[in-house]
Amino acid sequence: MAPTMKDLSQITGLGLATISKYFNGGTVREKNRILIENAVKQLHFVPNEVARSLKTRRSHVIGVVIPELSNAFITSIISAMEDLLRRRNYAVIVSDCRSDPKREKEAVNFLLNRQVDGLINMPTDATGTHLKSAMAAGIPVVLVDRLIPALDGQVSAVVIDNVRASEKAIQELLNAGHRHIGLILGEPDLYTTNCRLQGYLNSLRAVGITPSQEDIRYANYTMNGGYQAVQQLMQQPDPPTALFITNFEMTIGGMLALQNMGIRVPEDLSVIGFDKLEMFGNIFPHLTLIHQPQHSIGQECANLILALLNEENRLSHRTVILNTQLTRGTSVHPPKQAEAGKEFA
Amino acid sequence: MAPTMKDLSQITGLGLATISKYFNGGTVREKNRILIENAVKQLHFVPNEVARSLKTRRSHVIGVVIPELSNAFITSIISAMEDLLRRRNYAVIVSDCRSDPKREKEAVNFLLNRQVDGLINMPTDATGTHLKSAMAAGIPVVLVDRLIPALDGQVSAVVIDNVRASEKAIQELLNAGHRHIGLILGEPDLYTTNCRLQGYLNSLRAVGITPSQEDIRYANYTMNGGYQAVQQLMQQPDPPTALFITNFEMTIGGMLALQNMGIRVPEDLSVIGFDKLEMFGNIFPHLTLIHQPQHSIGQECANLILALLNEENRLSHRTVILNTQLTRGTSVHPPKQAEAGKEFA
DNA sequence: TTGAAAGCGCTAACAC
DNA sequence: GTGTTAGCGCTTTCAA
Repeated sequence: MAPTMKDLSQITGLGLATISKYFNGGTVREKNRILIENAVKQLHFVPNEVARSLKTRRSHVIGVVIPELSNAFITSIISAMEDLLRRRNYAVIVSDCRSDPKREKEAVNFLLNRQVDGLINMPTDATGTHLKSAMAAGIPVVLVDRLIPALDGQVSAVVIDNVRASEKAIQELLNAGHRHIGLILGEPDLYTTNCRLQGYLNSLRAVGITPSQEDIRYANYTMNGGYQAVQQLMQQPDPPTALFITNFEMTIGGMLALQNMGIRVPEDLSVIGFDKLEMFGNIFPHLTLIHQPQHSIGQECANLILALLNEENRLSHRTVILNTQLTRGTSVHPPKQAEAGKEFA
Repeated sequence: MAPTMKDLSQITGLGLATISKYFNGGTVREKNRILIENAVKQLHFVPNEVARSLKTRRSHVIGVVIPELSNAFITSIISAMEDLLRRRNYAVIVSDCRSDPKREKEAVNFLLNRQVDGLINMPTDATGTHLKSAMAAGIPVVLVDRLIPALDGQVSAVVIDNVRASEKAIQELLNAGHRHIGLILGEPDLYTTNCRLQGYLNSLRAVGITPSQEDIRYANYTMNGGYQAVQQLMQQPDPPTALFITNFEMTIGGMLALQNMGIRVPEDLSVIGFDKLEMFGNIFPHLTLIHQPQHSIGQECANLILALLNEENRLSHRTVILNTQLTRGTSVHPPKQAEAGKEFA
């Protein structure tokens, strides 16, 4: 049997309230503090969080519902937020719903049963119905990476400026002289996919280019998807001279496809990739890329939910928008035609 | 305020005990069952798991402590085990200790405070001291992927037969006629590293080959590590004619290195890779590889801990050893010399 | 089959 | 600063 405060109380001769106060940061007379600390050591006492939760009506658990655990972007966000939450003595229960809305709803309800104090969700169900029960229960919800328009103002969120990210990448390619730019996107209709497409269109239209449907390929944010999409894109009769690939896994897959096809970067094709700087290391040493601040995303989520938990008015929801960074490598060159043109200049 | 059983009791006019029994699978008179079910719907009642835990002394939470969350092998194991555990109404708290023994110990203690019912651990600290407190508290521990010799017989475990896996791979290469085989390992002194090295040595020594230190490279189970290690290995004056790479990330990194160096597989070099069949998809279509049953590993862990929880004698620990599979692609050819030899045959 | 009542380990009034 | 006490929501004897 694990020791309880009652045991401490007996050993020290102090009342339960004093013991409790000691553990909750209250002021306790010096000699009693020592008394308690000795007893704690002697019994190897640790407070029972379950009992504490029952009393305080705070489980100190945050539920996290994500579409997929096998995704580097997601896991690095989770690591960062878990870190911060744990430092505040919050535990995190992660639930991978395999991008299945039914499972997502089950996960939310499961977590609600466990009396989680808050919910962080990278939503699969773009309608947001799975979150109704959480909102009805009055527990704070923070969306990550993807917004749900229908829930606007009713939940908080942490996202990156996807439109801007895409605009920046395309502008970089335009500046290098490219006029024919391919785009590799994730699943159609996903929030991030739409935003990144929008940014692409914005930048191109700003300079009067109407992209062809052929140059926009939807993959599924996997390595394999990126491989296929890039391969098909580059096999078309008039392939683009530059490429923007919009997530980490697809970037790896895409680079592999290019290597297999004997297309050199940047000599034959300029490429801007996505994410995960560290892992790239010396593998694609000179890849220019758009980098999402996963670490900050995770931390912002954690901070946001903690703030929400400490507020009287839990309806004061807010959306945090983080910026991406463009890190220049040497994978963007002027297109061949442009270089040829220069010779005649 | 969330509704409680007391509320149900009032609405239905039944006693608390009856309500409780209903929720715990006891027999309740038909008309009372209906009465309860109506009240449940009306109030949107869900049982409070925290209160239940306090009473039953079972939190229905399993703690999982892993070295790294950004690792595909680990996340797929976790997904599988979470799936199974959740179906049994167990929640999973995952704790990523960043391969830091200090953090690992903290994680274990944190989870103990939360009164987890059991612990699943892919250990970072090879001495196992971080688990002493869990064992002292009498909660079952299941190790995954890595054994801790010092804890032999005191904890359960699920591992793959790493020695055999490596033996199989090397035999495959030997059978193809290779006599000079390179090996890319993880961090030195890691359980899996040692086992995989052992298998390599076993197979080679069985045919009288003493491998050179030059042909055995230690990386750190990352893509970048694999890239570097393969590059260095292949740049040496007398590079091997075949290669066994012992994890997923390093296999990708290694393949990229080979492509960058212009070394063709299998024409110039035979390669056997590791893991993650699905993701490879058409990227390395013909790679022969050793495949760990991540899904089964996760499930076995879950089953094992559930079994342990239901046993009187929690000391009846056992180790489950799973086998790997060799799936043949076309990345293994006879070495060039051998082929040259054939011409003269 | 059902109900009354005790109590899991803790916190938070409240009185001292 | 400290002790007494009630009670969080549930399960589980025990008696009816």
